[in-house]
Amino acid sequence: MATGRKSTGSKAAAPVAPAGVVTLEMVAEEAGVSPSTVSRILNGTAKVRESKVRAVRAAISKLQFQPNPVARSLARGRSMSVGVIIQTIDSPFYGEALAAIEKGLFRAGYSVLFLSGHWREDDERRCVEHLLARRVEGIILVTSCLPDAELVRLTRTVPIVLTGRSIEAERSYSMDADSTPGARLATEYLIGQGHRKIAFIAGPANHPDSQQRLNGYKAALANAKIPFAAKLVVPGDYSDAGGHLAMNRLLDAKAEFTAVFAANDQTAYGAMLALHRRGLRVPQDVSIVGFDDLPTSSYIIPPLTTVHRSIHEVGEAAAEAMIDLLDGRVPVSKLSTATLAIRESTRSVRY
Amino acid sequence: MATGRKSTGSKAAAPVAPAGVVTLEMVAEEAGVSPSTVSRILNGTAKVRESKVRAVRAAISKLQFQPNPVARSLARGRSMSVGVIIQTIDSPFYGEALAAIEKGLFRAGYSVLFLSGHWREDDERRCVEHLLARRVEGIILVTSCLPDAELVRLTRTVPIVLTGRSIEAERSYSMDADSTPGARLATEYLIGQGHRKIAFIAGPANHPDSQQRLNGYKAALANAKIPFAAKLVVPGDYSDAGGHLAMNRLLDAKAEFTAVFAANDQTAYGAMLALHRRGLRVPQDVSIVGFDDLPTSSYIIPPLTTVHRSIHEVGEAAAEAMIDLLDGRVPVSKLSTATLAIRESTRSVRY
DNA sequence: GCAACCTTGGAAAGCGCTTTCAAAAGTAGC
DNA sequence: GCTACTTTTGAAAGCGCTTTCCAAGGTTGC
Repeated sequence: MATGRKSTGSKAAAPVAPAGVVTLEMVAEEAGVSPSTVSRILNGTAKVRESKVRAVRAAISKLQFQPNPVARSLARGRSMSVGVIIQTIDSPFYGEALAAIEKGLFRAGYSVLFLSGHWREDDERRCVEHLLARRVEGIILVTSCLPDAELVRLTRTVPIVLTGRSIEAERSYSMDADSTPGARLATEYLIGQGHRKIAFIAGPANHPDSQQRLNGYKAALANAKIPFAAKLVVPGDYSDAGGHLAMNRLLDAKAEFTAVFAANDQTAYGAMLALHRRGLRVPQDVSIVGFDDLPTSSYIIPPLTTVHRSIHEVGEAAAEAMIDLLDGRVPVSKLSTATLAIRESTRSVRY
Repeated sequence: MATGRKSTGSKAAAPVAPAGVVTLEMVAEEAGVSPSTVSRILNGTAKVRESKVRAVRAAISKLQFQPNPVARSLARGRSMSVGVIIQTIDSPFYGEALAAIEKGLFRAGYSVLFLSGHWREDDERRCVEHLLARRVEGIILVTSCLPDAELVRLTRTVPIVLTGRSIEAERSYSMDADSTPGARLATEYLIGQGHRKIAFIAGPANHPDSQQRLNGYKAALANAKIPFAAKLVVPGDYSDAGGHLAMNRLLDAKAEFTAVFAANDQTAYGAMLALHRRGLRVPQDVSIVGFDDLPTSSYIIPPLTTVHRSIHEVGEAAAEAMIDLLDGRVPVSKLSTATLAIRESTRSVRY
């Protein structure tokens, strides 16, 4: 620990590096072997006589040697880092995915570079550039905004894993956990509770995932022979504020409905507040179900019935898939199915 | 774009690198200068004849050259990356800080390595090790769990910036945005509304920040000459679940109170739900104020009155401080003061 | 005891950049 | 036109590892 070591070496003192950084070469000298041998022991790339192995190990722990990953990267031509592009790093939803991705890749020895695209194509493109410049070995794109063609082109440079969409390309893996079934599940639950006039607050129109939620909603209606009413569908933007606005719009238009399916939980929160402000109670006057099952959704009042899909699992799977891709394996798909977390924001209107 | 370029070089074809990676040497050859010159132009480390500059620039854009940061790091002995340790990457609160930190450092050309310590000393220690092994140039610790002495020791290796606590050390910067004033503000607001029996749901006991919130609460009481009642203080853990539990405990103990100050917003959410379950209304029966002002806090029912402190600013400041430290400057402190976001979870009990 | 072979380990050449050192080229001054 | 500088540029030596290539050391067999 102390800066001034004495009586360390046997012959010439090693050239003292700036901040006491220990190099492989110093280890080699200390152990009385060549650098190559140390390297071989470190990487297990060849057999080394037991006695030398011991000497080197001793030297390593004596000197507290830690191989410099930068040098290693350069020599191996591998950066041991992967990039992750997310839209908003501060979303409660994606945060969880991030945590899982970080954990998975960390364990495999990769460093993770996070960048946020802010739902803007240009920003995202810039992020990709930066990551490539940083020589990441792969990129995980959590709900990318980039056009398909561009993503496909990207796979020619690095393997990519995509969540929330799907492309056809060699070194890529799409984990398009289709939201349609989940949305359908939610809507069917509402129908099962006797609701016929069910409003839908959608997500951003350009977002494929958001489209799927709409489709699920439609499918459930169709299946129950309930005519689709365009006026019961209002646009939102996946935010609390958007949900609030949308609900107000619905109410102002005097739309008739006994239940609402919100494209995500935050939208539901906003909608619930708008309802509350107009003196309408959930679930007595209107039932509402969300999508995503944010951690707080079980703690709001009333606790929200919502479609649950383990985003943590998605993150884990993304990390695994990336590791597979990097190791030249073909990732095996394993999708988790959506379930409905039934809580207290809906009521049956059966008679 | 196409893989097969033809008629590129003048003399011998450059050794085609694996994946069409362009090196500085290739640029040099293309431009008819030496590698040193290209490097100098890239870094502006010396004057170069205008004509050569143009030739090199042309070559660079023709070849789409991007310097390899790994090689650069090795040569310069600087990794151009900084580590950020956060406790839970998926907390809505820290997410925002992360976003700001990422942005600030990104602009300065640094890459950011995020790691989560999960509020566990050991995990955090391991994160530090990993970051050091990765040769980060500095570490930002967002609410660290590590003992002071260890942090001080760490500064001997890399500069660090700390949020939520404070140490005395040379190459460090503590942004201990003391929570005491904010907590006091919240409590005083409640007192100003006529409340005398104010409960406090605390955060994790070992956490300095949590301690500060308690102190602020006590200070406000003392200032108003309201005796401190130990039974009105229950422990929580900064989570929804903890708040829920704590409120139940309070209620079960038949504690008398007309208002609650929760150590953070999530705690408040949980507490509100517990209240709701017992048929107590907010704010009619009990007033509640939180701390942190999470984005959803303005959308829950009723919208939560809470202490607002721009965590985004904290993140920005942390990034700036780190850059200052890395450039050998002494960071200038700039604290943002806490304000109270007054919403609808409290009512006056003045007569 | 020596040829033929397998195992170990060292020397040295990179990886792609930066940076020092010194030579080449340009500029001034007389 | 030649000397004395100053600027511009290239050659080469790293940065700390990995890895190829080859020699030394050991084994085995006859």
